[in-house]
Amino acid sequence: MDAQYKPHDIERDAQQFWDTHQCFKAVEDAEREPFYCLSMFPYPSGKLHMGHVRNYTIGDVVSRYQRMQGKNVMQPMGWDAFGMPAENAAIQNRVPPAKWTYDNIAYMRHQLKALGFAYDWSREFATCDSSYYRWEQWFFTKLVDKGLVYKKMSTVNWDPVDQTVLANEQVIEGRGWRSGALVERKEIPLWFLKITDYAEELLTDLDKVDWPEQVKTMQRNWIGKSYGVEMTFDIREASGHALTPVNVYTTRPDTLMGVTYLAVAAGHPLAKQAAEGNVELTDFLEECAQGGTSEAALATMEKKGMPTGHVAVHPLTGDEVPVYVANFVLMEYGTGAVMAVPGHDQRDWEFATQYDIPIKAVIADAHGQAPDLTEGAHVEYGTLIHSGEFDGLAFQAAFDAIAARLESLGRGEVKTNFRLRDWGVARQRYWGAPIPVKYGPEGQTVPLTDDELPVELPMEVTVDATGSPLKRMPAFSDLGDGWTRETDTFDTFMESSWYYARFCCADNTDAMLDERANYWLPVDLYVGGIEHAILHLLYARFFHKLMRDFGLVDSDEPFQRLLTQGMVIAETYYRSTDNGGKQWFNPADVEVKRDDKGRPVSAVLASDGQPVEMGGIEKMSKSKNNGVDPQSMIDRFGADTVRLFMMFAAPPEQSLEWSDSGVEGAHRFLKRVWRLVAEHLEAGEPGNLDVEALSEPQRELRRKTHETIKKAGDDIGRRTTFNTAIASVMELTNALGRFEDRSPLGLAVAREAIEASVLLLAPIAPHGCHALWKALGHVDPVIDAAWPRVDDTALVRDSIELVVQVNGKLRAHIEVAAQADKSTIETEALAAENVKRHTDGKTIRKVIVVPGKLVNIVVG
RNA sequence: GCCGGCGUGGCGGAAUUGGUAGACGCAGCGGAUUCAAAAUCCGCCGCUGGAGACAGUGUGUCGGUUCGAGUCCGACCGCCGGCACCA
Repeated sequence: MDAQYKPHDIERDAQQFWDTHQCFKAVEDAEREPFYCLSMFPYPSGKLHMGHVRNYTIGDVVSRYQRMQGKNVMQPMGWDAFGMPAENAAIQNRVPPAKWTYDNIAYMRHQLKALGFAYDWSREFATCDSSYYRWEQWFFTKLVDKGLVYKKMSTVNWDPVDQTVLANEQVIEGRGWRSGALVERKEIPLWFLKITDYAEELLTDLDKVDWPEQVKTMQRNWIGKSYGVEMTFDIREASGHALTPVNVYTTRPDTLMGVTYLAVAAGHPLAKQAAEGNVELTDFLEECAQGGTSEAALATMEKKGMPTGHVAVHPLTGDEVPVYVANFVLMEYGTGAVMAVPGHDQRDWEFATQYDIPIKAVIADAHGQAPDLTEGAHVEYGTLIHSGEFDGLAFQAAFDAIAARLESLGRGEVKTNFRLRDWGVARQRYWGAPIPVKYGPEGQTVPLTDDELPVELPMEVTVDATGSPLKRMPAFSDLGDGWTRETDTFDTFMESSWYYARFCCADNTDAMLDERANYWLPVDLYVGGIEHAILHLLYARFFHKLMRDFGLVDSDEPFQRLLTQGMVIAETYYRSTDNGGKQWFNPADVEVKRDDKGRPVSAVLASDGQPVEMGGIEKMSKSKNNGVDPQSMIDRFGADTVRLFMMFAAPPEQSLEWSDSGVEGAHRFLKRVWRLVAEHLEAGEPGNLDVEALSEPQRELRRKTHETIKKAGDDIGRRTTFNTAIASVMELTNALGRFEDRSPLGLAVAREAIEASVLLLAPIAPHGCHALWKALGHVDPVIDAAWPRVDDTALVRDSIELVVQVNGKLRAHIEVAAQADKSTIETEALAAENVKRHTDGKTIRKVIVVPGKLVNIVVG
């Protein structure tokens, strides 16, 4: 073999081999256990970024590992191709979104291939292919038939200058990102899917999947099941004239006697009614209609309100309390009205304090006293006070008693509520899948029939900042005879909610899915960014259940195991510009100066030698210009080095800091492994591995080999901590480097260690290991080799080292026979020189022996 | 604001079930090799004191539980992700 490690030749040869032999084409085989490994497919934004490289390397390592475990592995790849950036690029560069998207796909596919990922490319598709989205349209019409789809008024961000709907991302501090105009909230009719029908199952089925606990917790909280009471307050004008009663929902009916006002949303019918002829209130409602619609924007804005002049009648006491309009109550959430208990809810307390509304204590503090409400609300549960007949009851008893009373009066009922809201799937955009509905001359709304599908998106369009061109294309929207087509398109979450299933049978032109889906599904391991923990993963779970209830799949959940990977981050560098802005420089163009400890102290721009500021370590992004192009790294070091560095620098779930010298270290390691194999092959033929005849150093290396197989296998297979797996192989190769025994038996032990190293690294650095495996004389490729097995007899030790602590402080190390009993260990521990020094003249109160680990001597 | 995380040497990280803090790598320092350099190999490397043996100290801050805490509990600080039209 070539003594030089030449990654580019090696990688080209290995990729050619895999390609020619179609090694990664997945074929359904009922006799073999399937393993479906899926990484979240990319949005084709232009080039791969390091986050993609990390994501796909993790998926590839697991795929190749599972293949070596004998599984029938399927690892597909495709493109989440609809979305806003294509429209933005179209506005900027006058390129049709379709051309921009497909060009990007071609480039990124080439990059993925250069990284050597074991994908079955025959299953590839882009979600903007009509052969894909046609089935989504078809399925939507079936959901309409089942009553799982409806249309209702909903609030969107409206840019009054560009006359277009804005995404939340396009609203910057309450203004449109392009026009700078103050964004208004506007109500328009939109299509919704009834995800709330599945709220209970989406909650309980979380118990069935092997996901990180924090992701499950986030989903549980998002679904937000609560028990409470929905009740009715009668409403009167100041004149005493009765108006339509208002419903409110509360999880704290125990605080009902502490209600001192009601607050309704600006969009509530009562607010609109009250504003008639009230200029001040009308102005306020208009003010409330400004700003973004995101929950973060609503929750952080200044809380404001105004009295309607109406009063609400307390359902139990008959007392009258004022009704306010408040900007933080939204029509979309619950009933659009809330009962306020400022004594026991912090937000209500702040509002009441601001507007001089009475604050009433009705829950006692921990000492049974009326709580001090001068500094804030008392929100803990407790015994009721100042609540008449309910005084003295604890939370649950009070909840039940008050709910029963309301029920008997016909004023309320116990209700389970979900925070989860139905899924608005309509977008007023061009680059998406058309919603397959038409409208008739008499106002009919009709889903398209099977023979009217697919509705193809016109590809030749001019996109500008003023909204979807579909709305200005009669050729698309006008169906004749007074019939028009829906011009809204689907939320792109629709496409990403079922692509994993379509990969199982992407070539089927007659059906959305077929029986092959049930062979592969559920996905055994799904890898992707933690930022998708709620929305994408929840919608996909919902869609899976919809498909199940339609008989398309027979599993309950789409993704059995989930691995959420962290971000890729890097140092940022900038110079302040004259206009107060910042100019960001790419780390590749900056030279960092360090002090004698190696700490970075300053940096200069390579091109002009002038200083730049260090802006801290942040997520790689275009805006901060701190992205490292994977392509330049592949060109310099080869794909294996990039893959190895990505897997070694941090465990997959943590953020990963890019480091040029770390990449060089990874490259050094690969060169070192290459050289070890070359030198080993030079040294001659190994003899028989006679384990009975081993010398002590030979036994030691063999123990290290099998300890490494055990550790690396567990790290990759169970823990998915690839960084520690690599570290353990590095330890083994370090031991191999020190092992200079060239006898036939010594070479046999070295051969076992070398083959183990190559096999353990094969999923991570597959190209180099492909070549090394061949050089070691194997005919079959390393991708088809079996994962190495641990020989437990090789792990046995005669003696072990224990540490001895005195009062928990480390004082000595002792060597004892592996089978030594407790009293022998105690005697040895007490006899150690340094231990005696710390125990002399003191009373030994206790000796704790942790087998195989340590001895702790407690003295007083 | 709400929900979920994270915080360990100069740096990335390791410590898997409460049991030796700092594996492995990077950077740095010293040495070998070389005409020289690169590459490679060997050694040192948390902080303070000490020639050393060793001692003290140390996992964001403060407090607690325990024979023993990076790990468990409470409070706080800082940073990150999500918040329903970014994907």
